[in-house]
Amino acid sequence: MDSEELRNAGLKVTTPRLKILTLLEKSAERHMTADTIYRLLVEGGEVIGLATVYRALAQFEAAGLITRHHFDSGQTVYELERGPHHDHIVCIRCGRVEEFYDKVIEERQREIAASLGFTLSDHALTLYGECNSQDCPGRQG
Amino acid sequence: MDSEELRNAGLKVTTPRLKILTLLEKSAERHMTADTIYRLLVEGGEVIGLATVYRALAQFEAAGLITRHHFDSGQTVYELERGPHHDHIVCIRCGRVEEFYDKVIEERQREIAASLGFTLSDHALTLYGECNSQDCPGRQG
DNA sequence: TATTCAAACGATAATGATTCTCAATATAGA
DNA sequence: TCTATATTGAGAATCATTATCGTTTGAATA
Repeated sequence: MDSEELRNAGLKVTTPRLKILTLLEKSAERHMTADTIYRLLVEGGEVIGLATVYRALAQFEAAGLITRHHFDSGQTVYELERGPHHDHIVCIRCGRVEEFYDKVIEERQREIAASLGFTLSDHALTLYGECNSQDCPGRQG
Repeated sequence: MDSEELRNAGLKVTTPRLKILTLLEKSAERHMTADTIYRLLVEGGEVIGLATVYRALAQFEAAGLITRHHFDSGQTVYELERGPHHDHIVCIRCGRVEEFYDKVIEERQREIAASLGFTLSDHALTLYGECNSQDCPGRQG
């Protein structure tokens, strides 16, 4: 249950936090901006403040429940942490986001950091390209 | 000369654009925010507007003269395009930025994109870690 | 279950980054 | 040099995010 997740994260269980967490879990779109989350909740009839959404997201991130990404569009999107680490590939036409994990790249990164005198603690890898989804506006045919 | 670069990029040669381009070339720090660029110019006695800096940077980026990065700090930094492609590693304590290029990772990326049905057009890879620079505040010893 | 108090809330003001507006100015070509 | 147009600087406007503040709520305890 979501209450458990919050308690385990050391956060007080409150109605707004549960609403946000539930939305993140149920939503088909896994990468959302704070404003999108806020709007979806309000449109769904919930009473919640935008500031609360930002506050909760910051706390969720600090607790490791969600991850924050800065794709090239410049906007900040949040993603629920589920399953193991992965990176992203974003379609530059339709914005679709796919996830992937590559052992080779992960290992190389650690080696590179070490060779430069860094202790690797995190990384952000995003590929950009054109997808061939049926719905992608830039698709030929 | 800088005028050449602008002309080749299809941009009119103007004083403000030359000032910005020159600063980017001469500055020791290769990754700067728009505001930093603006402030450095003003401190150097130049008369220039912040809006002009933003405009010029956007045009330079469109022309391929510079690249824009979004590191995890959330701020947008600009970097003069010189030499071949490279990725970045950022110290999470002191903010120092190093550059690197890795053939293995570059190749893997293309393979991954293809396997997911994408035609790769770009990517952003940034590693985060703790550096062992003499000046890094988090350094032990 | 009622009490209590710090933590969290919602509304909104404030901030910081970026973009827009517009009158004045500078550029490139005739 | 002259002209038409693009660019500029200053400041207003916008957008995302954070801070403020009086009110409400969660959870520990009586």
